[in-house]
Amino acid sequence: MAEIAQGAGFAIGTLYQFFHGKEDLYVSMVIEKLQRMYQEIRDAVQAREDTLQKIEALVKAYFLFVENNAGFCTFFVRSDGATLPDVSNALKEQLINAYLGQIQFIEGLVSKGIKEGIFKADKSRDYAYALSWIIRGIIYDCLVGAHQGSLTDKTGLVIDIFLRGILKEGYRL
Amino acid sequence: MAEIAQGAGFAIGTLYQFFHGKEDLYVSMVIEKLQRMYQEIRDAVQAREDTLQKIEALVKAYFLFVENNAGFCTFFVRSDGATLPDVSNALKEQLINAYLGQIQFIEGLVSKGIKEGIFKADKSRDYAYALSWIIRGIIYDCLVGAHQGSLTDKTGLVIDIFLRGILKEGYRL
Amino acid sequence: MAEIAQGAGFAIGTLYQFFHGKEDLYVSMVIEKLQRMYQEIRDAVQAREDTLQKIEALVKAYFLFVENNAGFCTFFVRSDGATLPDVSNALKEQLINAYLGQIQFIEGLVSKGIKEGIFKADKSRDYAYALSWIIRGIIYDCLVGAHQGSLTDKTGLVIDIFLRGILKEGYRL
Amino acid sequence: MAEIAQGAGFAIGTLYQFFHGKEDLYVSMVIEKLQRMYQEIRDAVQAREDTLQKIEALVKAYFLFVENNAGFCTFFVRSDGATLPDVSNALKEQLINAYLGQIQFIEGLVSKGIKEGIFKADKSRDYAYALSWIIRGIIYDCLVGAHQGSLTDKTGLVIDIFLRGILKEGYRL
DNA sequence: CATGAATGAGACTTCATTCAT
DNA sequence: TATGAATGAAGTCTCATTCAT
Repeated sequence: MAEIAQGAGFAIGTLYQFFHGKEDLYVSMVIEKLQRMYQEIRDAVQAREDTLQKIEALVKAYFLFVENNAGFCTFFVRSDGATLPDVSNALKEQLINAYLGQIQFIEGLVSKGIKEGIFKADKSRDYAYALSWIIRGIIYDCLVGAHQGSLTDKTGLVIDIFLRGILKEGYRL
Repeated sequence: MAEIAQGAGFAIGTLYQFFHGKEDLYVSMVIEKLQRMYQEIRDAVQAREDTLQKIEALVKAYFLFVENNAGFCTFFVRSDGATLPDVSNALKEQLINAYLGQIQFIEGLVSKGIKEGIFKADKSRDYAYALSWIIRGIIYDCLVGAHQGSLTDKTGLVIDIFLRGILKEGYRL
Repeated sequence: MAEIAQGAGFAIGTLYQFFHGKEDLYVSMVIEKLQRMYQEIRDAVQAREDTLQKIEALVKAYFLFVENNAGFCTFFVRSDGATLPDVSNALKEQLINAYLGQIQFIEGLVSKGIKEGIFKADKSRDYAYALSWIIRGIIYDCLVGAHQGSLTDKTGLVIDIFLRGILKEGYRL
Repeated sequence: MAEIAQGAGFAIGTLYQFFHGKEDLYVSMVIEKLQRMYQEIRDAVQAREDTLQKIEALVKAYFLFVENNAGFCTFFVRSDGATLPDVSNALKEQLINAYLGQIQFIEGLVSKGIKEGIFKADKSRDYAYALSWIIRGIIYDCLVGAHQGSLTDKTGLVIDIFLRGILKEGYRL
């Protein structure tokens, strides 16, 4: 807390006028940042009309946010809200709910694609998860240094895998 | 440390004869567990001949390990080796190297599939990553409670997405 | 201080215009209250003519004040002016001086009784103290819950013990 | 706590191996000291046979303990177990129970005197309280400096007032 | 080698007080 | 004069680590 106060240019006591304690400070910052992230992503998606372009915008917006907030994301990715010994269940629940809201948003895109005859007809929710997994996986690996190259350059790869898998054209299981 | 010592039936001082400190203890345990995990997975894969069956065995072995080691995995997934304020770069490097070894192992499977004409001909390493992302994503979501259902039941889903994507048969981008 | 200011309807800063600090505030309040108590007691005593009735009035006035100011008295009895880590010697001295003034006042009553041939002829000051001890003792025990019943009901007991002790009539030491 | 640790020649951490916290330390010390005081007083009383001598021994033992433990008593008398903002109710209850035990012990002496025809026949409990009040009153006043002279010199005064009151021999109310 | 009492730096938090507005 | 946001010293407690036995 002392370090944070100094970094923010406040006295310790002042910090406690804004936040009730360490956990409150942490929770507030994470929630605020996540909401901004989810909002930016939704805005980027809604700026597009075409379903495939929406999906591309989604991936790009994710990557953009991470690149613009590398510090926060690195920290968050490495702690997953669990750095505090006992992050309040309130935060855990809020994080999961915000995440599920995002999944639902992605599912909307997938459903749209299904209606348009672009995507396979079932499992829209599982597909939404799948896209999230791939996006978060590549983000994670880049942030921890297990994967080289810029995130935004990987947009095509993510979309390609998500849409077409790795099976060779025409090959049947 | 006191708690760990008691749990292990040692005196605190004795713990410090085996490990140089808390970090050393943590690193040793994580490394040991991870190596066991990777080994179990490789063993499961090597017990199969067919490429697609090898991949299925890989996914299943991952899920099995997680289900059999839920405590460790939940902890690890939530801390990503970063719970200690300053996890030694040594650990980070070891974790990443072990992970990269696993990626390489998966890449071997993909390359085999490519040679056999099953998979698309390029980007074997990226495809290896992709499988890792999907597997880890679903594990993560199940462990934190953002995804319902048993992991092993999801094997088919993971493989389907990895192999064929979500694009409708015959649809062209 | 913040709580006090709010309770008083002032801003914190305003409190510091009236009092130099927490101790000054505390001292002022205690002194003011004690002076009122002593004044009420003297008034009650002076309203009587007869010596024994004056003493009865003294005891009753003490008890009445305590019952009417239970909050303050409970607090004061439990802290004895020592709650502040370093109550200024000024306060201690003022408290003791006010107390000694009260003892002197009671001594006046005792002396009056001696002159009237009611009380034993010497030790008027010690007897004054004794009455104070008995009164304060019962007040203390009632306030902390070690003695049951209403204070005013104990007036007779206090006076009886003070005047006649517990020795059986006619018994000689 | 730092000051206490230093005074005791321990490190702060060591203090926390003996006591769970500040309150535990405080409670333990007070209880321990009080029990010793009560024990010393009972021992002194039981060493006598004669009722009046028992009472004299009681008063003297009180005074002796206070003189031998002036530091503790001064502190305790000024805080009455209330120095800690929220002394656990457990302590308050223990203190009151120990005190009531002492009152009961004194009541035993008074009852003995009543049976022997020395004391007035009723109110044994109230008389026990009265003796306690007088003893504690004089102790208090001496400790805070409102009464001069050595405590042990006051034994006769206390007993005289307790037994015979201040009413002149032969005078009737 | 094993032990575990002792250590003390450092973390979080409170709250009486100040001072620019 | 009144305000109240800002201050930071001081307090309590934790826990990884050491070292004499």
